[in-house]
Amino acid sequence: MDNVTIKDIARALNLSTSTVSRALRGSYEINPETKRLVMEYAERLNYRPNPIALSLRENRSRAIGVIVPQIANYFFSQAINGIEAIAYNRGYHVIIFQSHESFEREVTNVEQSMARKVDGLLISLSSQTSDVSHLRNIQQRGVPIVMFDRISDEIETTRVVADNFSGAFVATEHLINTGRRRIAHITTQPWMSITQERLAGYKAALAQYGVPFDEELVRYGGFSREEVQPVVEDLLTLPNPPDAYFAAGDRLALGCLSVLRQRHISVPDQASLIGFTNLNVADMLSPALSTVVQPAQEIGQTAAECLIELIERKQKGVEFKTVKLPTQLIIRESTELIS
Amino acid sequence: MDNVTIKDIARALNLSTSTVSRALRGSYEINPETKRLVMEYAERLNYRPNPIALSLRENRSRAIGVIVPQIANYFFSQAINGIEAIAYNRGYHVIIFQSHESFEREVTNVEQSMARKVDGLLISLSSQTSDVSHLRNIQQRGVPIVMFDRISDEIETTRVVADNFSGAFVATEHLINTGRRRIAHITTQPWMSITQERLAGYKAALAQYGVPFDEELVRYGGFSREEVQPVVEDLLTLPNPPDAYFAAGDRLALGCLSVLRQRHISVPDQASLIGFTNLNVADMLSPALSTVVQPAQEIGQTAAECLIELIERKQKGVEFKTVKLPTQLIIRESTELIS
DNA sequence: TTGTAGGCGTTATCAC
DNA sequence: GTGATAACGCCTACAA
Repeated sequence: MDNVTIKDIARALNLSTSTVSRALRGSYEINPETKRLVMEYAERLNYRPNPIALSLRENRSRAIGVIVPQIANYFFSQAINGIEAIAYNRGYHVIIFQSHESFEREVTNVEQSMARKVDGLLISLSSQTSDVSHLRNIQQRGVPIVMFDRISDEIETTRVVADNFSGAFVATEHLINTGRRRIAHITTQPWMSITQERLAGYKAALAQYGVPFDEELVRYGGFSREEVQPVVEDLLTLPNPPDAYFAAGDRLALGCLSVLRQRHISVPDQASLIGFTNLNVADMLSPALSTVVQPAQEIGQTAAECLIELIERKQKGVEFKTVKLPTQLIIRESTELIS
Repeated sequence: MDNVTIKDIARALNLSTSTVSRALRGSYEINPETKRLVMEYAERLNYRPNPIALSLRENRSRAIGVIVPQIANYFFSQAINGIEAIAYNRGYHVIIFQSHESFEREVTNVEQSMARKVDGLLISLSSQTSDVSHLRNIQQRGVPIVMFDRISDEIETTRVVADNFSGAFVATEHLINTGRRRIAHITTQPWMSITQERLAGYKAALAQYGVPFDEELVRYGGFSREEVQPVVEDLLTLPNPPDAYFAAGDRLALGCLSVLRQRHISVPDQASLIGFTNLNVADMLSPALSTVVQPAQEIGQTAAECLIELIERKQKGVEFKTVKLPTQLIIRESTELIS
């Protein structure tokens, strides 16, 4: 019924498989009449070359591995959306792995993707990853890697990120310009690239406007709202508590907002709040939270483009680059989540 | 460096590839000493069987295709999360396709997944799909299909869904029990399975409690908040406007809430609102919106389990089933999104 | 212009 | 207990 092969066509048309193969690929050295015959027959039988046979022969899978901490996360699912769009246009398929924020799982994922013989790897590091020898390893074996969002500079690859520095700078600048001086920064694990870049932007803005940097206003931690609660509460007990909060993530921002409301601190009248959000705020919370929006989908697209570029030019010498995509600061006047 | 094959091992150990193959697979008819030798050497060289060669030989890809309307949607990304978990445990990888709510894209996706020779297909129909001949087609070619969430009964397969009827019934029942009588139902396209099941639950609850059904209170439409706005506004102009809203989706619920707030209609004091939400409410909006929560991840897991079951028992006769997973009604007292 | 043969990595079958 | 061979589907030197 299905599963037509070149052999079937050859047999039916009394040709050799090589002739059929060549005809199908439009080789010039073939009789136009034969070519037509083959093409028509193939069309009629709905012939599709077997990608697995091709993979075996060409020693490539036309698949790219994607390792993310979590699929069920708005930033990453949007990024994957972008990756999928590019990959399928270029004839690659996308194999998804989740590290679940665990270093061990990430290492396993890398191994699995190698076992699957992916042509290249897109990865956003787990929050527990600081050692990247598992990546260096496969890179040495000739597998191209592109890191996105959560990157490492301990390995030379193409990197695609949001412009975290500028995003943090602009957000902090806005807070300062609206009169805030005690700006808390609630952020992620200190060893993560995104943490460092955002902290740098935050510090740079403070410095530029002559606002003193206070170590106590910077808090590192996990993602969940539960973990944020005590942090914010502790900040509120400071002799000189914050008059603004800059949260390095959507869940951090929501957790922060939650505590402030519990304490009847009105936002943004008594304290400002800006989130560095992975959330599609326009869709979910747009009229509410002031945010620095990351171009999740574009990051995915760009990363996929870069990776495919690397895959297809593997021989011709590679130059790695770091792409920074702009973020967007959106300031909301309202304190309501839905206005 | 890498890409060790059976041949390499055979050559190094002065054995034939067949012996190595057998040793590796732990065949009984092999000299224990030889076996040990091979195993050790393979271990040392970090030998991994080439899955592509295996696929070619066994005529299976150990991949399952997953077609969803959108990855960047909380319900589907959670479902994929569940699918991934099961699939990788069972040694399958997951190839993702998006239909973008387009029938044509969906048909293309099905074709692509066939060309990729997936061993089975998991699909949630696009909102534009009513004809399912593309699925019947591949099913006849022996490819197992499991439909989840958005299903069709025009084709005989295993189906995995939330118990939409009960969810809608319980939600409507709650609204009635709290004194509501004019309960609007804002829902999705009328031909979709989820729409019909939820409508049925809604009607059943009305009937059971003797509340008259009013056709005018049921509104079908698109997903976006922009599309909801005019619908709710129109409902408000009715001579006898709703005192409760039951929205068949997270974005529908948020859009609805948004309009009500604009009109200064307090929720739930002046009007109740329950959403049939795909959103992980516990994570994002939990203290806020009353919802019927769908077990997205479980749906994905169950669907994947059923599919793999079908794949691996393909020969031994199949019996299709429909799995309904329970939903959970969560009632929030507060009108605030974040309390 | 077309056909033959060999190989990609693996395993099953049949010899020895 | 081990080895040679063929086959999965495709492509491409090389031959004719």
